[in-house]
Amino acid sequence: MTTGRRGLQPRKQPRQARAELTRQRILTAAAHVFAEYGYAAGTTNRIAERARISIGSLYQYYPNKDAILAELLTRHLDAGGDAIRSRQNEEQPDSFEEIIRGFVRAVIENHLDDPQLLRVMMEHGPRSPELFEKITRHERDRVVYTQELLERHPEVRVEDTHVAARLVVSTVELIVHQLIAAPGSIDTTRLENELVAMLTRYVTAAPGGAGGVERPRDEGRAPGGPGARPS
Amino acid sequence: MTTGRRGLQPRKQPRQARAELTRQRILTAAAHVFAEYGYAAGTTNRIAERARISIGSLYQYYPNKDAILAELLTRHLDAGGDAIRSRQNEEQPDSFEEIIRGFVRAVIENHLDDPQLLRVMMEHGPRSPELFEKITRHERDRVVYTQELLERHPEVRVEDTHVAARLVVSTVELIVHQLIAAPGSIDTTRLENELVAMLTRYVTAAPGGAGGVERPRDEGRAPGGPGARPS
DNA sequence: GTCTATACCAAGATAGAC
DNA sequence: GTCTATCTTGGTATAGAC
Repeated sequence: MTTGRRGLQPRKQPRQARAELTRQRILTAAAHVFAEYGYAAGTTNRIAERARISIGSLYQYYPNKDAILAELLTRHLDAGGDAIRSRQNEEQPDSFEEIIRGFVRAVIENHLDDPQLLRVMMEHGPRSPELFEKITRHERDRVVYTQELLERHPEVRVEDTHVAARLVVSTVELIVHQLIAAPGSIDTTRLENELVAMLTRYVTAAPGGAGGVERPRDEGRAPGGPGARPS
Repeated sequence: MTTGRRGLQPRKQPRQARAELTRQRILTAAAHVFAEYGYAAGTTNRIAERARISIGSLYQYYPNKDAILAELLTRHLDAGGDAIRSRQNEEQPDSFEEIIRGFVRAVIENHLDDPQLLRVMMEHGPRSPELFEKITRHERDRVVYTQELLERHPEVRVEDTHVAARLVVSTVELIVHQLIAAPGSIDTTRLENELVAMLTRYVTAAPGGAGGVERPRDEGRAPGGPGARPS
């Protein structure tokens, strides 16, 4: 029998699994397209083309372009959070340097997949308030976490742990973004080492030591001072 | 005589001065609009509206939207270059920390005018190859300059001055961008001090010292190691 | 030299056949 | 559930009056 099935048989239609696969295809395609063309020129048509589905099908899975970017970014943030949390649980390194290293490494690994894409996501996309909220919240969490870390650890010598935490978090995130995506890319191992060195020295050196912060504040620096220009 | 002038009199038409003023109005308006709406939503209509001229007039001064952004960015870069060069000439501070401080301060001052705008310019705009070239060149110059600085100064202890220079330049630029534009803005003096402390300690601490870089490289870290996720 | 009105185009999103 | 064809929108840029 060539057509062995009877019409009444349910035929086991892949309702969810297949759909989920298509969503994933779209996401992957979008990642490449955004990475290559940027947000504005990363059109839905291109995404659909790359995913090898029609534009109509695409809109059956996502209501609009921003939703695609949003999910992409959500996954990235979640991955980042998971990475840090898992590190935190698995190992409890003793030296502060090792903690910083774990942090830096997690961020680097989370960016290795597609650095260009990440730049687009952080830079071009987040105009929707919902997205912005998500990013802000995520960053705040990391600052809080880092600040606690700084306060808990005896080696740490900083005046204001909050400011230091913000500096550390921003530095890691931004530098990794920038230097991994850069054309003349730096070796990631080297980048990791340098970043770790910089942050560790910053945070553990006693104030007043080499390059300490304890200098007289406000020596009359006014906005628009030397070197400033109208523009 | 109410109409005292004869038709033949040249009437001293403000040919250049007035035009230059209008260009400046457009630029100022564009700065605000880009800062508020971002590049894509910063439409020429809005810019014209804000400059209180018609859209038609706007296009008599600039051929297209990108040209406006380009000039905005050019002015910023030039201002930054000038600031650093003037510092370099005016004062020759002895301690390395003071040099770094001058550098950091120049960047901060150059961003105080309109931090939001700067983010847009660096992030959204540079799709045109000409612009991109300009930015790249500018950054490369700064890296070269910084690298020479590192090599000249005896206090400096880094293995690879090129990598260190890139790290320093990127850090200053990115962190200042980010933290000055941030909502819960940090006091600029504090930011300056912390940044200076971080960079100075990084660059002057002996390798192998506190948080030194001289650890065994490559301990088998592979891409996709622990903490990585598909995404 | 400034304006209004509009052409033109690209991209997002939808309708409706299959 | 997927497609093609098309509508809609909004933004850049221009034409032509004044």
